Amino acid sequence: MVPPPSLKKIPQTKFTPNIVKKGVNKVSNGVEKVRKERPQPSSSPSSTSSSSSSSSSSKTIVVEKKVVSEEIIQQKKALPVFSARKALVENVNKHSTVIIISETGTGKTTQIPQYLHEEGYTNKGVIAITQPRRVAAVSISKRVSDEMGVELGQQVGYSVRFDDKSSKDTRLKYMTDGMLVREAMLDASLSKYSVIILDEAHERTLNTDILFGLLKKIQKKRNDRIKQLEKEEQEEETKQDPESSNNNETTIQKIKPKISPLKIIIMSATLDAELFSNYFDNAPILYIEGRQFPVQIYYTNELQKDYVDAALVTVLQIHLQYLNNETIKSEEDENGGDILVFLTGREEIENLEKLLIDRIPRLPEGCKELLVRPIFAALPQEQQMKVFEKSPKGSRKVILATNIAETSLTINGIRYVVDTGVVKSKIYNPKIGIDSLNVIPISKASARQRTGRAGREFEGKCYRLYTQSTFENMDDSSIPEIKRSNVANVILQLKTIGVHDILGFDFLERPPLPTIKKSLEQLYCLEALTDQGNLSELGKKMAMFPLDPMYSKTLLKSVEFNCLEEVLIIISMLSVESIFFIPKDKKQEVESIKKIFFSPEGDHITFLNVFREYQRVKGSLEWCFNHFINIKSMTKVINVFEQLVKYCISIKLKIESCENDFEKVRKSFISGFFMNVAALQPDKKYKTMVDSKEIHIHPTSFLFDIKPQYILYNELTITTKAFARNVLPIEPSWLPEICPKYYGSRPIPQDQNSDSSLNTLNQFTSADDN
DNA sequence: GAGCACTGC
Repeated sequence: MVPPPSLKKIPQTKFTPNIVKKGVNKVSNGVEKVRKERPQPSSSPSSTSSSSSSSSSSKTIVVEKKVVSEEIIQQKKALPVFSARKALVENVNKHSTVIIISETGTGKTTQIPQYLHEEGYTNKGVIAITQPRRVAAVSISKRVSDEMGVELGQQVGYSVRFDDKSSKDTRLKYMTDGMLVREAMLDASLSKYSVIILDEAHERTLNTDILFGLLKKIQKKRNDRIKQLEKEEQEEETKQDPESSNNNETTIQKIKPKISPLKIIIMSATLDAELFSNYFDNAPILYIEGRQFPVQIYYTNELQKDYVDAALVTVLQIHLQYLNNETIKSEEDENGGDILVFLTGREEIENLEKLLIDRIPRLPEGCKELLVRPIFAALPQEQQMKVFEKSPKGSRKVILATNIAETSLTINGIRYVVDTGVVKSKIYNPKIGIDSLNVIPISKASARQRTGRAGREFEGKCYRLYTQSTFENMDDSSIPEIKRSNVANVILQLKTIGVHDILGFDFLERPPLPTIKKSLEQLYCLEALTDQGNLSELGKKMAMFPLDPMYSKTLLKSVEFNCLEEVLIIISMLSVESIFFIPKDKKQEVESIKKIFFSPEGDHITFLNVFREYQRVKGSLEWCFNHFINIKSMTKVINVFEQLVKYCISIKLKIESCENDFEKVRKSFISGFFMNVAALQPDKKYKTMVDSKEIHIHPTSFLFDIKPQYILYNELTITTKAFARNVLPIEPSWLPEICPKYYGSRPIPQDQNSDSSLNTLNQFTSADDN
């Protein structure tokens, strides 16, 4: 028997199990008392239906074609949210906005829309429920349509990109938050909706944050309009002959507005309740208790310098406990005892995987078999599926995951969570206009979310590989996306919706001022905005496309170069990451495969070659497999391509091919990416032509060894150095030719960062400030 | 000679 590897003791510092809220008094029916109460101007939907008591509700469930099984009816009643129904409905009737705080597993997302439907809210419009992720929108709507016994796509539907299962009859519409933003671009008042529920609001996705501002504005506008119409009615009434009351009624009926108030419901996990409530004029906060099993939390005594090593030790320690602890043994034998480890990225995951596999042969006898299962987004689907396979008896899975396992997917059978306390996060730096990807500490909210992954089915344990004081010093919640992203696209969307004064827009939390300015500048340079800061004709068209502004500009300008077809393909290819999945041990093979597609005219043309070949073999799975092509990525490319083609046709763009005259393609990209150009220096480094910053071609680029004199790149990411990704060679003379406004007739700037257009820009942004 | 976390339209 081999003794266990030298395990560092992880001190068994017990922490209050489970997620505990402070300062709230739970009410026995499962809802916690409404903390704040303040009647709001808007009224309940229709006085007749809203006053109906909740007990009459069960009748309406079976109205539709299919019969709802007794089982489903019982399941619905057993959900924690069920006992909260009355209080929920009353609050929604009384207030224009309600904040609902709930842990996982209360059934809020499936049930609350049904309650509101049964209470008559769908008589006046559609109830939208937004989700940050597509899969959630689709799967929840399926469940709800089953519960209501209706065909999916009829009364209950969903709407996500590339897939819309909703119809004129749809009353409950589950959709991604991004889809609702898109709808707002077509109908700025979202007039078909009577209730909009922002679910998972605590995640603070870019789109949810845009919706916060939009919905608040729309709600106010609708209420003002209603008040105004009521006032007009009253005036009308007093003018009328008081005796002819019949007549009077019909007149009012006629001018009665079709407009109805908008109810907003924010659903979130605990932490940001106050922020939301304050933003919505002290909207009431309701708490629904969840059903989470307790999770014991352990901290380390001291800081762990090497958290991958600490994770290794902890996993083995957990694994060996099984041998000497009868309680643990019987618990695990009954329910399972899989381990979930949170790491930051592929590299760490593969390192730890190797370390674990090396140790497995040396584990003592009597140990369960240890199955190592990596998962991260870029891993091909087939391999991802392995984490969901149930561990065979006498074995245990160790899942090594990125943040993908924090919210995006749920794995059953997890008893132990090992949390390294770090995450990779993309942050935009407006000063240099570049994203950087950094490993940073997670927030308390994130730590709790990770912990919760161990208590979904039974009691669990969470090993935090950091000290308790480290935890206490973490931020309460992660920095929302809107505060760490380039907002050029957000601005384009808002302007399309009619929000012209971006700085004056009532954001829940505003993006940093330098970011707003930089993004406005960028849009101005792209000619999406006029000198006055309004959307130009080009800008209006750009906003229509589900692309970042530089890409939509490229796409629209490629029409003039008669190569829209190629540009559409290339942009579709660039819209997904990792076309190639390169297994760790097959680098050499992959390099030779890549050469088949290589074009000296740049990565873009190389991707075009991949796409053409994929088309030629009709997407053959075998071909993909043999060429290390990620099938899921290519499927998405085709979807994006088809969607873009549809948009192009709708605005009557001429889709032409340039055959093999790729110079046209390269010139098209200049019209969108003229600011992303660099020149080779004698020392073999590149300097950006706009501000003389040192950059390097990323080694994954096909041009890494070739080093053309002048390059254009799609993105720059800072990791160890500033790396340009997706590179194509250009001629410097093309710059003034294609962008006379930006480069003018003066020589290409090489060494100074002055730029005449920036003066205009400063005036322009300060003009917008007012 | 480096290494992209995760979503969404």
